[in-house]
Amino acid sequence: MTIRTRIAPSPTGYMHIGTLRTVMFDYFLARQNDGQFIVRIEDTDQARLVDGAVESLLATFKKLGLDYDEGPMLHDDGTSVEHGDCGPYVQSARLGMYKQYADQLRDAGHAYVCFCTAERLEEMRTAQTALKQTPKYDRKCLSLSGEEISTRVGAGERHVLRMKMPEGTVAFEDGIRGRIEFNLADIDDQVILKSDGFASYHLAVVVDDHLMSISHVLRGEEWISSTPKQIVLHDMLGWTMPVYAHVPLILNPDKTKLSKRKGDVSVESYLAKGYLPEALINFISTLGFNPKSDQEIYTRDELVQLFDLSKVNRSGAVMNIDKLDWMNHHYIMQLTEDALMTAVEPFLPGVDMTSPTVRRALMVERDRVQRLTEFAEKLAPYIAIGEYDAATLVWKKADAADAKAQLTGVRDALGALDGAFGTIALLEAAIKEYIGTNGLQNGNVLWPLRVALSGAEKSASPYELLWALGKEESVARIDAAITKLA
RNA sequence: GGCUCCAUCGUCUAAUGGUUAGGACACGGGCUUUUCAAGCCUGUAACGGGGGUUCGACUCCCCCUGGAGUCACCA
Repeated sequence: MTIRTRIAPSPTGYMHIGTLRTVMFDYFLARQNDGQFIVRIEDTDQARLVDGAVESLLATFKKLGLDYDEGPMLHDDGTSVEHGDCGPYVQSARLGMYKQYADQLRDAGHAYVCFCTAERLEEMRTAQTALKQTPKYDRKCLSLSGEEISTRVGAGERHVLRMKMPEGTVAFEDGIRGRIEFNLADIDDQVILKSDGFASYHLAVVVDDHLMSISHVLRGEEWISSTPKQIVLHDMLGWTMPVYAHVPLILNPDKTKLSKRKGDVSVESYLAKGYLPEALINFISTLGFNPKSDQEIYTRDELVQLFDLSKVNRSGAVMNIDKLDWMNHHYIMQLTEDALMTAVEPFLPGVDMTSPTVRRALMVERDRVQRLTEFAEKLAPYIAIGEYDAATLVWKKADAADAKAQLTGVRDALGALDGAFGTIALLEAAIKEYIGTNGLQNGNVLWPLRVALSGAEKSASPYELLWALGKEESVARIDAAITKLA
């Protein structure tokens, strides 16, 4: 069997972090089996349409470097063009198909026209809830005669099409959870065609999954209870259903379903906060999935090899942001110099990325950074040293006179050095030698030197600072410090 | 409330009948050290409860408890 997976987000203008995880699982499954990964846009809710949302969604796939085989793809000019033989891949362009199957269901007696108004339905539900009953359509319109229906429809009365839920039970083998069974008596007669002519999610998804030959439907756990509705629809249409696998929820720290209100839910916001795509993908892919080893860092290819639906956990997972930070730091340290520059550039508007000092400073400071956004602050003292108190220059075990003497001494020593500025190690060796020959303690020299170069109580080491700043600027800063102490 | 899913350190997880219940993040201590990080070493910390099955249960079954999801002309 060819594996064909699909992700079908509704275009709300951003990609939910939970969607990203499902995307990754779909991606792993498809790539591992030489199958196809399809992106389909589910925009049947006209009320929730957001301008440019599809493009922004597709742009996120691009930013993450996630390729898919079929679906609308973003071009450089900002427009999207569909690829694949099962199009269109946007549901609002497939209305005719849904209508055709809706008619088929109605003709076969599997669906019926309903004229009930929103008001009546609401009253009915309120009454049922008051009686502690499960809200469910009372099938008032099921008994309407054929003539009455055509008369009222002919008169233009607003109506929907509901599927007539059969009796009995329905069960399916969840790819992650195993067998799940439902009693159809508990399930409402779902609206499959809305009064605006659009198909509801249930019909659209069943038709699309069938027509697009989807073999595996991975989606969030919140969809479990709607699965029987779709299975019944598949049966009514005489189609075989795909494998359904319900992925556990991503949770807020209080264990409820991750919500906007309690934290960041969009992939874009994580990217904007300075998380690297690789880190985010590694983190989210191993949340609820573990290849059964102690390894924490996985490349995308490793995950493609190791992914196994049956090893996906069944319980929800709280996002451990501290761990994401740790992982992001790891990936930042892993970057080549050029890759680091490219990654941080968007976070450093107005900074000259070709400046040797900037490049070196970024290589030095990456050690102290967990998110890309933190670089701006770390970089500032390299570009221009801030105001600082002369007292800061004095090491706790020494005095101002000593600080001045040592700064003067190192400055002179530095004056003789040229080649040493090539690497941090050479600078360290030179400074250490100076300290050694003069019989000094490290702190006597290193503390004032570091403060003179950084202007701060806390900073990178003086060797790193010297290397990043270069000889000329370093000497200038030391001279300025000496003047301060005068 | 009905239906459904779930249940190992604070969090993410490993263990698929026999382990001193392992790892990671976070936290504590130590080493290194001019400061801050990083790094290295190390410590605290978990099987929700009760019944079974079994020579033996974190692992299998049942019940309870707890948590979550879902019950729309939203997906």
